[in-house]
Amino acid sequence: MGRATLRDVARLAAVSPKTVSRVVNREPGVTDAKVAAVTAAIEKLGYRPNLTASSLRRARGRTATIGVVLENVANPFSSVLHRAMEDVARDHGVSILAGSVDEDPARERALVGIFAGRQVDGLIVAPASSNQGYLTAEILAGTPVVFVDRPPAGVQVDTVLIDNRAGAREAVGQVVAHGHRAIGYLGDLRSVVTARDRLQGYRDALADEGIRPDPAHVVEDLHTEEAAERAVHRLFALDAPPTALFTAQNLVTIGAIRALRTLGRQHSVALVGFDDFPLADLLEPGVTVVAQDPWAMGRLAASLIFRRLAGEYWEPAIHEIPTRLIARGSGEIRPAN
Amino acid sequence: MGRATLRDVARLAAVSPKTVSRVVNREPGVTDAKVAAVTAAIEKLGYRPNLTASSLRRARGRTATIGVVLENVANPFSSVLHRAMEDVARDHGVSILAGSVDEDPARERALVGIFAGRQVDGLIVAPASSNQGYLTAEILAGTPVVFVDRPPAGVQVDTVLIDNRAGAREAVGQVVAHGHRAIGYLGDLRSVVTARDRLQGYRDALADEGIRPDPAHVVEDLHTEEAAERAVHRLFALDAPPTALFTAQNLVTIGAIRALRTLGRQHSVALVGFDDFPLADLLEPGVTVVAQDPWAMGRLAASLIFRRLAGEYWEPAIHEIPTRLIARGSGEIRPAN
DNA sequence: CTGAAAGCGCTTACAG
DNA sequence: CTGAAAGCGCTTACAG
Repeated sequence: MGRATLRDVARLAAVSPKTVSRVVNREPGVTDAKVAAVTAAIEKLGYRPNLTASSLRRARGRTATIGVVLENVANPFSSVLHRAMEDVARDHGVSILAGSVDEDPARERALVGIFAGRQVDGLIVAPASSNQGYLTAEILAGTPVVFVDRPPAGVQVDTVLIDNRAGAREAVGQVVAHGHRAIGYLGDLRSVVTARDRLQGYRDALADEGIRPDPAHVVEDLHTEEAAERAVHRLFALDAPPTALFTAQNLVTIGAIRALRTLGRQHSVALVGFDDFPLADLLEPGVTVVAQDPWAMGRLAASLIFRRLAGEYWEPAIHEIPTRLIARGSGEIRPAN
Repeated sequence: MGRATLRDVARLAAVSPKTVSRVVNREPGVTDAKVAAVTAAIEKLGYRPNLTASSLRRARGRTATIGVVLENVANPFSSVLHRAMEDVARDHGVSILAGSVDEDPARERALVGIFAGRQVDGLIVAPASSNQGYLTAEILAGTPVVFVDRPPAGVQVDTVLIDNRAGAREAVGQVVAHGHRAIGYLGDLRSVVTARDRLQGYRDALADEGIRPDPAHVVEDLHTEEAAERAVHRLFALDAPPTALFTAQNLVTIGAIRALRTLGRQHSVALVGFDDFPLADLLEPGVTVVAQDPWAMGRLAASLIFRRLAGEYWEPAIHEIPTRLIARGSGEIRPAN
């Protein structure tokens, strides 16, 4: 039992601890004979350097770890962000501590506190709370912080976003261009900034054509597949139902598709979703979406952290990643009349 | 700049470092007046305890971190495992360091080394390599290690698996029960243990009915959607093509579905897949699968770690999580004749 | 109830 | 080329 320490290695190799340290860190200027003795002792004892101890004393106390606070590591969008960040971090010999907030502001704050306490070298946050002033101390202490997916409030830091409003406008523009005038909006919680922006983009696209949306066709605060499904059923029970739907979030899109199937309307009602999802092309009809690029977002967010750590300086800014309309059929259905 | 330390807080509050430590750790026996002074100083300085320093000295040096080595944090199966582990870890106040191996044995070993060097309290590994003898030192040092998804070799540790052979037998049994005799097998790399087990289950199911599979119908070493797609095209170019397919892995299933669509045979060829995937029920026909339960696997793996950390002892064992056949249509298509 | 001393495993800053 | 001393930020084990 009991892991071998650097001292144990030094004793066995009959050298000083400092010499072992030099060998472990591949510093030059140690005789081949001592290197060999130390290497043999390391091998024999199964010695593994204690990285938490070395980071404690090492210059600037870097831990070679960054903290990543995501909506939910199990959802496809978050997990791709995570993986993209891992790839960049790995190139820098850095590991990732990740956690899920589930849209809970208290959890976001708790995770940041935990990661900061673990002395992470940088922090990437997909925020759920409405204010991140609690990060001020970390930022002043010099820890690079980057926001992804949603903008920060109360602090000025680099932020990687898509243009939600423009993306939504393009999505809705697609069904408008195919002859629709009565277009339903189905969106996430209005507490979520991106949801508000997407609703705004929906209104923009309609305003472009001088269309005034029927208030009954605008449904907010849908956060689950089931809620979206029920909302679609209610829309099509109206006297004047929409002929097209804009579903402003992943799960909402899937819930809406289920409902259209149940109603037998999947080939007659047009649908454009925000966010791509696996197998969207294999459904019938294929689902037209405005896609985000989480790979690009994750890679960019992580590289901003490493550029700051390397000493680069620039004014914190918003970095926008473009969205892309992918037409697969559902958005190109024309209205019946 | 420069983060405040416990010493700084002690100085400002005019108490000893030990008293600050007591307050931070909520140890009893400090006057209310001193607690108040310390709390105020902590607030004023924005002090955050350095967890890496405290874990260094603390009894048994626990870091409240576990390391999780997964196939790929971005794939749905791995990311659900990850999330399930996070939920359990969170109940214990423990964070997760996660990394992806991408089926690369060297990367698996590197990640384990990195996490061990960071003094994780436990290690959960979904292995890619063929031998994990390199873990012996960690295990002897008392670090709990649990394998998931695939069994270890060269070490004896708790392992959370599904019964791949029985699951495959049930999957193939489903198409046999619907009248098929010529059933194709499409599977992952034969270097992967679970792939070999699933092939064995396929053979079992056929043997149950006295069927000898046509060797031309058995295709191994498919690791991507594209490879699976091509393989299906080749199968249906044979003089005697199969009437049903067993696709022994997620991506293989999806590749096969694409190919059947291209061939216009998705409603005439039966298909059962191993592993469930999102939207399998929304495809036409719905895809019949044998589903694993990654939530249960992840939760169990993590709880085994925490039971060991709590001091429980038992002989390392294999813990099997049952699979479940989900009939959705594709597996219940009957042969033409 | 409180604090001074020693030490966790390592690296820094020196001296030889 | 090598090592003895001090210290990273905290907690342990004592003493008062």
